[in-house]
Amino acid sequence: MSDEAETPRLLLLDGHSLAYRAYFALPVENFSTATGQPTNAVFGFTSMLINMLRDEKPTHIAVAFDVSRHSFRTDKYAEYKAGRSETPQPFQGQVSLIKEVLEALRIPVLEKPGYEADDVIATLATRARAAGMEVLISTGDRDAFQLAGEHTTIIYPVRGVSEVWRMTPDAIEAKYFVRPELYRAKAALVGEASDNLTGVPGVGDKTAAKWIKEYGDLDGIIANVDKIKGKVGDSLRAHLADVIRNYDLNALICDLELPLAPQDVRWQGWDREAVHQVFDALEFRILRERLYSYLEAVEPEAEAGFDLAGQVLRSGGVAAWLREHAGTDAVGVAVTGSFGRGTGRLTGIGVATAGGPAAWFDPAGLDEDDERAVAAWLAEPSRPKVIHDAKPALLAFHAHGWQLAGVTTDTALAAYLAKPDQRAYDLNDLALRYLKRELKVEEQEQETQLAFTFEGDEAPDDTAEKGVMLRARATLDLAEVLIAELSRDGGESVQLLADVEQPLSVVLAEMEQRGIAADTDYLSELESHFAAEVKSAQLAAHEVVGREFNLGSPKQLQEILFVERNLPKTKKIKSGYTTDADALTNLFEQTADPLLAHLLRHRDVAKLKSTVDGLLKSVSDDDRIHTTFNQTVAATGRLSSTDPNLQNIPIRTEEGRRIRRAFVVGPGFDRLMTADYSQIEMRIMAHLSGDDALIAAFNSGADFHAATASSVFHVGLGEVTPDQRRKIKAMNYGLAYGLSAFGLSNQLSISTEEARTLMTEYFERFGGVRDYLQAVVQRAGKDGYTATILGRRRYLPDLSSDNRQRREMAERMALNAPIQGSAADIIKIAMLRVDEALKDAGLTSRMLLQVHDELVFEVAPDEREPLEELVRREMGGAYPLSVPLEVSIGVGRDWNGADH
DNA sequence: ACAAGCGCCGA
DNA sequence: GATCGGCGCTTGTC
Repeated sequence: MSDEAETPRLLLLDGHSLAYRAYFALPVENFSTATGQPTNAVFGFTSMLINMLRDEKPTHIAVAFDVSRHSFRTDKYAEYKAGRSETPQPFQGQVSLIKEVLEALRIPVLEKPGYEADDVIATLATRARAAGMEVLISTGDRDAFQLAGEHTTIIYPVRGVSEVWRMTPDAIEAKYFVRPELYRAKAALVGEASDNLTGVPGVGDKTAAKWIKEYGDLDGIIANVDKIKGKVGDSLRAHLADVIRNYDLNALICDLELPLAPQDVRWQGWDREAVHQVFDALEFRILRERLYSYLEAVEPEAEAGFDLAGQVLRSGGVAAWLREHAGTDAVGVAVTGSFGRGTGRLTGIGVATAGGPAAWFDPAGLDEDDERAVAAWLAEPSRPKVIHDAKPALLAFHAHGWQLAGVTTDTALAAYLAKPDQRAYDLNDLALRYLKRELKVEEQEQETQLAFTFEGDEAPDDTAEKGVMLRARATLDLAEVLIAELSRDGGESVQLLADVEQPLSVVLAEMEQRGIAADTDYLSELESHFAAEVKSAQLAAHEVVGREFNLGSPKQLQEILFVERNLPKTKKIKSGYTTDADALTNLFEQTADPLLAHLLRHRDVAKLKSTVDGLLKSVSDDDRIHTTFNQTVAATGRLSSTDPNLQNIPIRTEEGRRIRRAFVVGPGFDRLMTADYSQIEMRIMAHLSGDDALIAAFNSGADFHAATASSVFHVGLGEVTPDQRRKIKAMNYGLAYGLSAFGLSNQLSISTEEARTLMTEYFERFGGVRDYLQAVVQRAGKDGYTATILGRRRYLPDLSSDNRQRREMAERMALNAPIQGSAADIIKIAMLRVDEALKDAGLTSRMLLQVHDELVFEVAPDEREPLEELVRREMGGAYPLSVPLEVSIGVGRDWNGADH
């Protein structure tokens, strides 16, 4: 690294002071997470911190915090800093978030009970100066100006979170007319309103400075107090006691005992992983980018590069390379191209071995021999391959006519199981995190981290090929580290990877390739129908209001509803008051304003229209819709579906169901079949809790919600009223979500009181459930994670957060994750079993979609009965629970008709 | 062009 | 102040 002899620079920050500045500089309503946690102070503080790191380039850094409002100064003078308004509610809790940010950045935090942050800073600054360090102090507290000196500068925030003044002794003198050594005397005379220290009335900076100049210092002024003439002289004499008190209180303590010396706080760099997590949780996207771009520039964390002997292969060279290098040791594979909609196109393939040799080739320009060799190698299960995110590659290989087998590790899936909360598993990030290497191909050879040697006729002049080889190699190394990481739980995670996730990706690729047939003519008809409905609702709404406006704009809607029409205010949101369907329905019940009915109708049909539009746009040339199943997005283990999302096709309303009719059986097939698990989550709850009454409710074979309702209300099964069933159904569903009395009352439109009673009665009957739920949270708090029946983990560090909102959120996740996750485990096993059984049975019928607890099949002619039998068997037997796994099946010409 | 906020569809 | 997702639309910023 550069310039070892550089003078060490220590940056000291007053955490509380800067956070408080930030809090008032940024509107709290613009900064909060999805959970409602305010983050304006955290954001502002972090932003200021990044700026200072960038502008001041400290080698050492620490942040001091006040422990409480209480200090030796309040002991001396009870009114010190009194009269400050109560700390605003949204500010509370943000300090602990700031400390999390600092921890992730590996910046030490210092506190000293009985003293203020400024005292800690003064002490460290003094010692740092003695050790010959440059010192930078950032605080919004002007008392610190007394510390400024030739090698000590105060970074003082003046406006917002981006403008600061660098207060050198000269700058202080220019502004306050005294040198830093005499700043205390000046402050004592003038007073400090923010500390509730009154000074001499009528005396400002100029008068104070004049006196100080004349008499030397405060002692000189006191000695000559009688000589000072005029009104201000009288005023000084009358308030001399205050001045002396101020002078006493505004002295900073420079000799505290502290656990760390300035030399101990050398900044060792940041914890990339932790920064990622903290910023993710805080939903700081821009700030993360800023931080990354700065930090990566100054401190490349990457250690060494890859020892790689790369070679760009021409047609005719691939077969030989594979013969020589791709044997029984795993080979890393990376591909480039475009992927999606159930297919893909390859533009390049990189392969790399652990020993160093790597190669790149263009799959398009291979001669016959090479083509055959690649096909044979890819398809051979005994030739191990390691690949990052195999599914898109699989689709592209298939499109090229190649099969892929022998994938021993898919590093994207492995990383997902290791840390399922990440949402994205970029190979670059993973390489940095797990391998401490950067996947960058430098232009200048001597600077490069890669030791590329080229054996081919010509060295590649483009970096693209190198990059692909590098990815292949990184994947190989990453696999080793990730498998080691996953193995630490005794093998459960590795098994989940090898037996479930990896085989499933192959099944999913097949499903994506198949797609589901769409009736495009019908979709177009639907589109015009909904378009007409949207139009008429819009016209009606404009009519009522008396002018045109945009119904799709919540902003305009608020103006019309709550200002123009003066309707009752609804629930508050960031931008005012909500106009969501719940609120509009409520308003309509209260006011019967016809506009509301038109708005609701418009919302309904506009949503349906946009769904149809989206589907139409995603129909491929084969008249089928090929979704993409994402296997690494949902933290609980579920799949998700995109482009288009086929897991949220309307079903609840008759009008919505019409869209389902557009999904039809394709040519050569006879019917669509749906098979879904009934109440799988409640069954898992019964199994995991072992609650006898709940298990009995399932085993009774009766309608589950009615059976539980009959228990709770102590009435016969036949006497359960629809309302009782409805309430218990909501309760049953709510349980798995980390239900609260408030949430339940909201859901059922009953009072919180009534909801609480309902919960009590429920748990009287199903005590095992309550015990289980409590135990889950407790266990998760102890272990730091929850686990599903297959050992799929979800880490919940927030369970021990001292921030209530975050802690409670984590508790609900802890309740839900084992249940939702175990359901995901079970249907994944079922999919593998069904797929296998279909092949074994030689059936032509095939699996098309998964919708969390439902599978959709295309039934070949004459296979309805055997398929139904097979699906019932394989789904029902996917995993042994203490209650039966019930499967219900429907068959029809389209997805709506296949309902049951 | 991109991101954020709102709202809403499914399990 | 219910869990997990994806996405369209509007609006504001780059």
